[in-house]
Amino acid sequence: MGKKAAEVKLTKFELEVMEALWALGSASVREIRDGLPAGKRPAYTTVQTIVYRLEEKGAVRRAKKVGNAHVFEPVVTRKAAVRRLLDDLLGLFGGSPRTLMAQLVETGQLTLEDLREAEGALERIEAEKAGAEKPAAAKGREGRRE
Amino acid sequence: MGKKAAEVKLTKFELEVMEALWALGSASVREIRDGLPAGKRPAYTTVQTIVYRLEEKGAVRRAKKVGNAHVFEPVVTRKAAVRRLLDDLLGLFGGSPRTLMAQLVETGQLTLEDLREAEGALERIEAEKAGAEKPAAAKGREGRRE
DNA sequence: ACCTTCCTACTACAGAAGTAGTAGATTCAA
DNA sequence: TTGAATCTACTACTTCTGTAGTAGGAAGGT
Repeated sequence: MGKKAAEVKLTKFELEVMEALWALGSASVREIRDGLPAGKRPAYTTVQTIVYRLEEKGAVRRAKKVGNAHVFEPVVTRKAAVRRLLDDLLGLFGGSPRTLMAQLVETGQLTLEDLREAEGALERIEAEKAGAEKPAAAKGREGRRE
Repeated sequence: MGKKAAEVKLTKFELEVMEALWALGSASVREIRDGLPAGKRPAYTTVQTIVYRLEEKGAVRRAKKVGNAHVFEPVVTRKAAVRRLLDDLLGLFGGSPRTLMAQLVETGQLTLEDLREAEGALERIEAEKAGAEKPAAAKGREGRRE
């Protein structure tokens, strides 16, 4: 049975299958398989097995049936999955998002431009948020989600 | 046999054992076990097994012997391990460090302060690097250059 | 030398993950 | 109505992880 979407833990290959499904919106096992990057396309039944496991985990569901084939659709969003991955990683080496960034910075994987860009994005987001709440407010400290 | 340090892939628990070892510098199986966070201390032999596997992977090596016990020391640095983890994560969902950050920003896991701090750190690092190359250069503690 | 304690080297085993084969049900074109 | 093509629902096998037990060797106190 499916757990709360947030608790779904995807493995490497399950992630790949999900990528294909996210890209397609909804698809049959065969379509998913064809959607996998050429080169890593396991046997049809292998993909099928993964899809079934994903179903058990509650990451996908059977949406409808076309011909004699089931059409699956994602239940978990890509964003939620990536977030989960990130959280796991952070928990793995007792890190916070900050220490993670620090790491990226230290190893030269982030440039000054990247940071400034992100900064700009964040400022935009906050401005938007604030604007949506109180068009002419000064410093509202409220967290509105979704 | 051990592969090049960079190729060593650590599992969750192996990471924990490494954390303990990194913290201790070098240690025997027992010391490593005692170094694990209270609460998650498996049986002595379990830790031993993990250490052996780490040895096979080339992540640790036997440094010397004290009494009848082997003293292990890390071969892979924490930094390299974290980096490896990060790279795997990124490869997993076809992301770049930037998209990763974007993700963190989007989900509100990074504040403006975090970003500015990282920016400062990066500037410092670059200044230092430049300074090392050209010892005579004056290193002002400010800089807003490209 | 003897016994207790601690280690090492193995071996074992269950559950997850990756990979795929098989049997039988369905479809669909002819 | 049939036969080929395609699916589904199982089952199976391997490798990796986490977890631990056991037998026998080495240290050290007395």
